[in-house]
Amino acid sequence: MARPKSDDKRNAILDAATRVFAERGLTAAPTSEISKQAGVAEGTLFTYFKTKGDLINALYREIKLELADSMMSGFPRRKSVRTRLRHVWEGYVNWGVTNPKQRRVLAQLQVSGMLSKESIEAGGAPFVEMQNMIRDAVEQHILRADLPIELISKMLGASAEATMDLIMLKPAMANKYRNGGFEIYWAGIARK
Amino acid sequence: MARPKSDDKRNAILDAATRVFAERGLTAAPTSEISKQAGVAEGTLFTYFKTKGDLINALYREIKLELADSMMSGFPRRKSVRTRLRHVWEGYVNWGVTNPKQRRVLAQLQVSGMLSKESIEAGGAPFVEMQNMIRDAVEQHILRADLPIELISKMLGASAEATMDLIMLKPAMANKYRNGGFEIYWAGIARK
DNA sequence: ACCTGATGAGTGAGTAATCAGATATAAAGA
DNA sequence: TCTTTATATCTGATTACTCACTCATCAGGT
Repeated sequence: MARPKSDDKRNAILDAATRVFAERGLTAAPTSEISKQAGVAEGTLFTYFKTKGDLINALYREIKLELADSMMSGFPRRKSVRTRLRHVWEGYVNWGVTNPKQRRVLAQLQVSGMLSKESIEAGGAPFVEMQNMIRDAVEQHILRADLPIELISKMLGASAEATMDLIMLKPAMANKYRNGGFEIYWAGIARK
Repeated sequence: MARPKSDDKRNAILDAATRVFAERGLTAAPTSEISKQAGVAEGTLFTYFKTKGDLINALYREIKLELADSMMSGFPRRKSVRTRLRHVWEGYVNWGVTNPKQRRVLAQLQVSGMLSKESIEAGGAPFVEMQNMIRDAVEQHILRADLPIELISKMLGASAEATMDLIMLKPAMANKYRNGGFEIYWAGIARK
């Protein structure tokens, strides 16, 4: 009955928020600017997101989902551990390089202290499959057994982030950084 | 002649800023709260720092200097490359674990987009010595020659940051994370 | 017809920065 | 050594402004 909410408008708001947050920072970005760029009235933003904090939390989940998609799409389930790890690692790096604004916003969100426990948990959920793969690899004696699984998993993200930073700085060296970045990671965790 | 500015007050303001920024975030932190916690009047803050932006930039340089000190103090100039790298790596991790507020603020500063070019350059200056050490190590055929120096240097920070995150999450595992974190890094960059 | 979404001027809370008067201190002069 | 003086700092109420959010009214889908 009556007028339904539109997914288009919701997405337009989230898109505009990504742009404005990336340019001006989370708290310095006025909701009025976001609604303007989204092409809706100021009040409309608040029918889709009760508060600015809600918008921020929703955006975090959205971006995390996209990232997980990039890492897991086309996942080579039956190939070697190295190939599988390289796949998700490359998925991460490629996502970051092609979506610098979203990456920037994600970085801001993660240190903002404005995310609810639920959002953080929801944002981590899509990555459990990855952690399971790593656990299997350790049990199959392919990865070093003296390393905690969470360290291996955390280092994957860390090495990918470092690689992205350098690629953004010197795009001409992208391939060298990509290969080198993954090589350091793999040599660090693989059984000799 | 006349009344001189006091280093004590300047430091009190920077200290208070660190606390308030860590708790409330860069832009959500009112200068009035900072001056209150520093024990000075609101106007006084602006005789030491012309604008809030200036305060932010000054704080960035200050924190970066402290960090560089922690990494370089007691640097074992004559020991092996591994030992020297381990020293700066541990210095970084120890600084972050014992100064979580400063680390948090530093992370916020780095993604804030509020730092001037000059501040960023000044903040990087104390770390050139480290980069030189790495360059020497590569030339001495101790580190893998196929890796760009900036990648090796960036990964040092990335692996240390990842390690710190895990230590903050599970302090009981600190030693395992510390050893494992550096091991991954070293195995990744050392010549076989 | 009915109900919910859409609109944007309006509201109140809060902010960075200012400024006029008060105060402390280094240096000159007695 | 003890004023005196010049000048910069200190103070906090004030200013001018921005922002998140509201609400009375209108528009559109069912």
